[in-house]
Amino acid sequence: MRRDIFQAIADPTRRAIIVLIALQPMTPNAIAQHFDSTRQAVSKHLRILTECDLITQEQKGREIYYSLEVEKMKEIDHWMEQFRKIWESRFSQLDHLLDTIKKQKK
Amino acid sequence: MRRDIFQAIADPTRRAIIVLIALQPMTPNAIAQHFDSTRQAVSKHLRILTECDLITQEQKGREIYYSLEVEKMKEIDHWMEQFRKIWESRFSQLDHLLDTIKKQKK
DNA sequence: GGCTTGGTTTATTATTTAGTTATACACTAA
DNA sequence: TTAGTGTATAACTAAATAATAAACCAAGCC
Repeated sequence: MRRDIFQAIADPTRRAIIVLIALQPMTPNAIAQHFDSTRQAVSKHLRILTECDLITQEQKGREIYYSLEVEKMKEIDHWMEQFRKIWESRFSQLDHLLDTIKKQKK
Repeated sequence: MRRDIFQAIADPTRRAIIVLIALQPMTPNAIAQHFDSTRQAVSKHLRILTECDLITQEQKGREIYYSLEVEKMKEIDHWMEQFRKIWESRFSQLDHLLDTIKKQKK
């Protein structure tokens, strides 16, 4: 069973859950009410997100509050870094080109 | 058949292909030789990547060179933006806290 | 034309995935 | 203790995936 962060965010429902609990922790019930999803389905998604350490849970009485482990999202950001470098360098190349054109006009 | 960019990068082989052709365009055969993968398997992955506009192809003789549409990767980056905001704001809150502590020491 | 090579497509298979229903567990209040 | 509420788990189903083998298409070369 593959269980990595990229797999986790592949599902649109899970992405929505992530966004939902990014700012304030929520209970499974509250999350389920936000979609047309059953509590069980949400519960399963939360399990998957937990398994790759993307979310943490805190029990308060009989309710469980899930919250996003926002630091973990940096792993995706880190993978993106290499592409960011590419488009930034291309941009600066374009920048340089425009500069050259400007100078030729003078 | 769901076909979005998050689904596309969920597969580790596809992520490897993306990285591989990010800097220089490559033929399916060349890509397949980089992994222990058959040409057919690679061809399928390239199809999926093409379908969500992540890569483009250019025919040269009987060879097809695939290259990454790096601009498209910005869509992921854009989704990440909201989380980046969160961790940056948390960092500045921490910053502020450290500042306060420093002032108290004076 | 016929052969080889680079690439894609089709059919098939095994595995994973997402969801549902039903069952079980845990905490709280009466 | 019993009832009720919030969650999790188990069993099952339908659909999606990823991979393979075999067939197919097109470009270049003899």
